[in-house]
Amino acid sequence: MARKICELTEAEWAIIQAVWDNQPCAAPTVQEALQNQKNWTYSTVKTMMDRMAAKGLLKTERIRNLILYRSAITKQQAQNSEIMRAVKRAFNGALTPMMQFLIDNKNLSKKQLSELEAMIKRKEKETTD
Amino acid sequence: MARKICELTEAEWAIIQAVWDNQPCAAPTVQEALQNQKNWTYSTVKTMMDRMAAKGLLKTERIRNLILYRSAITKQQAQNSEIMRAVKRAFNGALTPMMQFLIDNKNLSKKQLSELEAMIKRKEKETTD
DNA sequence: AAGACTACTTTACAATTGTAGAGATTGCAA
DNA sequence: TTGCAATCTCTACAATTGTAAAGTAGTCTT
Repeated sequence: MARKICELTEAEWAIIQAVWDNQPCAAPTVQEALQNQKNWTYSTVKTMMDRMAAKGLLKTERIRNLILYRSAITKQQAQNSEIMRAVKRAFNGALTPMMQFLIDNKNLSKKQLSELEAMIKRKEKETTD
Repeated sequence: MARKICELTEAEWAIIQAVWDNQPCAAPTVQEALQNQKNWTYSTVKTMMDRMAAKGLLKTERIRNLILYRSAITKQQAQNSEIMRAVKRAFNGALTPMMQFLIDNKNLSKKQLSELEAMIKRKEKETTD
């Protein structure tokens, strides 16, 4: 898993999610896809997409006068970066304390807790170290 | 627990941590405390602290010609906001999928996993719902 | 009382982010 | 072939963020 790091802004998250859902896609498609969440004009969306392409977050391919965009990063990569950023800033980079915080403070229901327990057990089996 | 939301930037995190560790404290103290991590001049630190005070992240008290700062938010609040922001952006606001991601992808060691398991068990006991 | 320290205030500037208008281009329909 | 519709390009502008220099003021020392 290539660990390309990317810090997406709020707006970039919205855009890239629409791209993941529609790729390859043109800017107007993305704008329409976001119409209910965000009230962005075509110009706004297009400007952001081009900036994201310049940053290497999106890839472009030109077909005649149409530009198709695809994400240059996977959702997993983006999710991972987002988590790592939080853990780095707020928990000094340590995962376990963050998870402890989640368990202790987020009022998880009994059901959620037992689901987590199951996930951990499953993971424990396949972990060698 | 009052859920004041706050989005701290990278730089703000550094500052507020130093404030938590030293409060009430003056700007020069914070600058010195950060000297090894960040190479910020007094001006830089002071500017940021004043902006943070303007935003309500820090509180100030003037004693003669000295200004003392304290954090206006607890570490818990800040940590919570940071997590919520990540979960909102990257996991559509759902905690469990985020925790699943952590368990599945972050290569936790057997030791870490069993610690988590223990935490969950403890929590399960005190959870009624 | 003058100089040295210390801390504060004011001002600035470049990069990034959010937001978008206005004009140019291209391809299709009549 | 002419105009409309779709899409793109260029330009802009305000707010926020990171960074700091320069100047001011109060205090302590001698």
